[in-house]
Amino acid sequence: MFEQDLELISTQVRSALAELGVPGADQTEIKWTQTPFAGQWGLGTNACFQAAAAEARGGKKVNVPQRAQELARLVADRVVLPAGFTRVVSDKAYVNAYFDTSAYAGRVVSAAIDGGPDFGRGPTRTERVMVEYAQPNTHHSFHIGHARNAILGESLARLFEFAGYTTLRAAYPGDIGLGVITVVWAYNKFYKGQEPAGLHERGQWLLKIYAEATALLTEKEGESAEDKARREAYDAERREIYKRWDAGDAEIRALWETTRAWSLDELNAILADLDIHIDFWFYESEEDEPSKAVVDKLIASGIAEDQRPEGPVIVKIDEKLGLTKDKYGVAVVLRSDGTTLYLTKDLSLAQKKFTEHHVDQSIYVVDFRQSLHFQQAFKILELMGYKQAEKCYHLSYGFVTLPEGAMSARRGTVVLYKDVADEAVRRVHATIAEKNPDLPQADRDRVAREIGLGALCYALLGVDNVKGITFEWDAALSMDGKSAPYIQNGHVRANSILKKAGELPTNAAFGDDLNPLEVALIELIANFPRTVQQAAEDHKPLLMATYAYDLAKAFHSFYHEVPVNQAEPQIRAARLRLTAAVRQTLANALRLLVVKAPDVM
RNA sequence: GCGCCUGUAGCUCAGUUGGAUUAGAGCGUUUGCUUGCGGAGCAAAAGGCCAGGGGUUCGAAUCCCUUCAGGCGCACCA
Repeated sequence: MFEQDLELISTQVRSALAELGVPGADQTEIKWTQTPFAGQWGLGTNACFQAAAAEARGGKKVNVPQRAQELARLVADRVVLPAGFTRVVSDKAYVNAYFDTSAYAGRVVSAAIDGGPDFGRGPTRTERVMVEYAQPNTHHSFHIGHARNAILGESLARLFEFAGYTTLRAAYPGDIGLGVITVVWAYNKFYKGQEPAGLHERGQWLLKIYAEATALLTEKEGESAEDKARREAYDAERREIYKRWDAGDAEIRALWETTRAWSLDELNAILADLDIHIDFWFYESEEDEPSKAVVDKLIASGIAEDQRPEGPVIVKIDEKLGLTKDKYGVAVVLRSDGTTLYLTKDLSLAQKKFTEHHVDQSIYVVDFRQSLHFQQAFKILELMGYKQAEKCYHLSYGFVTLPEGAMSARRGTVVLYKDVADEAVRRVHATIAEKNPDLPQADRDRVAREIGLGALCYALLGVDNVKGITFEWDAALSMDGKSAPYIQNGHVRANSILKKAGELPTNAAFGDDLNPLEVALIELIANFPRTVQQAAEDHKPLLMATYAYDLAKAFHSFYHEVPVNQAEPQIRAARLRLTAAVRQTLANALRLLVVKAPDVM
């Protein structure tokens, strides 16, 4: 908001320091940070620390902190302020420039109100960003770990979109592979023709079949000869099914298609439930054929070495990059029998993203165990000459575990997303019945969903993505303290005040004697656009989650301490506008967290 | 063995990219606050050798080295 004026002051600080004989002062970069609140607020710089340190390094005998303080005083005396600033003073070794409080407050609040749903939106950029998330395997069911992936990806996509980038959302289900075939085999053998009623029931049934099948195919301790023979026979059948699938056998393909559709239907329903709308669906099964062409290309260009039939097709990444140390290792891009691998398909999919979808920046939301895989993939793309490779980013995250250990589809110990979502809604219904029995029945279902799912999403985004989450029901569905309902409640309260007030004044002057809590709110609102940019650039929805909480917390304090509707007319008008600005900013922040902002709860 | 990630209050986690007397929240514990705009709330108290040790710097939870503890990867799984 003050970039140009600040540059003016920066120039003055530089020349003042130079005049005072600080070596290299005219080159110094002056960084401004917000001053801690002291009745008034503004921006400050610690440049004098650097200046004093530079003097010390230059051989001058000085006590750095003392000298810095002295310099700050001298610099502050020499700065002539542009309009909009009221005073410049030194505080310890800082040089602080303070704003015209009321003018600044009015400006910030109006920006939020006038901007509406677009308040905080960044300038339009030409860069196209694709975020790939939602890559669950089909023939399983969507569990709480998949939910973390989907929410993280969706929040990041919304952040990029709002930050000003053209944003494309991509899903990439794993619809083929041994795990999938295992289910097709077991379904065909034991359950053929059966089909549970209900979308989620069908999806979840496949998970049960998978767990059963895996048990049948896994060697047990002290297994009898008879058991062993049966197990091996089953395994042979499974391999046979895979071969038939590969050969395009119509019967097997039909079975696969049917069961696959059950999974994808459930996935679609869940994504819709979370208000996630994917632009491009890629499937592993569809990358199989095209990916073979990538291998040919790699061999032809000398990047890959073909060791067939004795060995696979490999890329010696370190060697090709000219590295002496072992860093990326050797990647296998095609099996010796000519079949493709996960990496093969990811290479061709990346190529498709670059060439067909003109993606400049490609983000992969995948758990942290795949780090090496993506490093290898990105380096091979670089070797292939794709300059977009350097803008490929693996957003790695820790997975969701249970207090008793890792979730396992094989053992059937998974917490399903659907169960958690249902429980969340159930708990909110109970809370509404207790705390707000007057809420019209017609609103209850909607509100319960918005609060319940919000709580869940916030719990998944409120922890840094590099860290794992131990799933616990009460923590994940918390409605107190640092949680979505707390933030939503702030929104509801702001809304309630505004509703009671009637029409919103079109403008209002803020006095100079603002309450500290008002100042805190204005400061936070002013920071929102910057936070959007940073959260996108750092790939960290957590920053937005923290921001939304901080704003809600400040508003709750304000609400208790500072009367709005009961205040004198002029002050009332200003506070109403401040409240409206808070409501808008909370709504915008929540939207970026894939959480709804209800008007009542 | 090599590489990556993590270690902050009893528990779960933040910490604005090296800065502002005293490192912050939530939960839990203790104590207040509803004739007041919605108490899913507010105010306050207690609780810390920022895993240990070295270093760089005017200044370190943050950067470097090292030790310890946990997790995860490392050529034909996805």
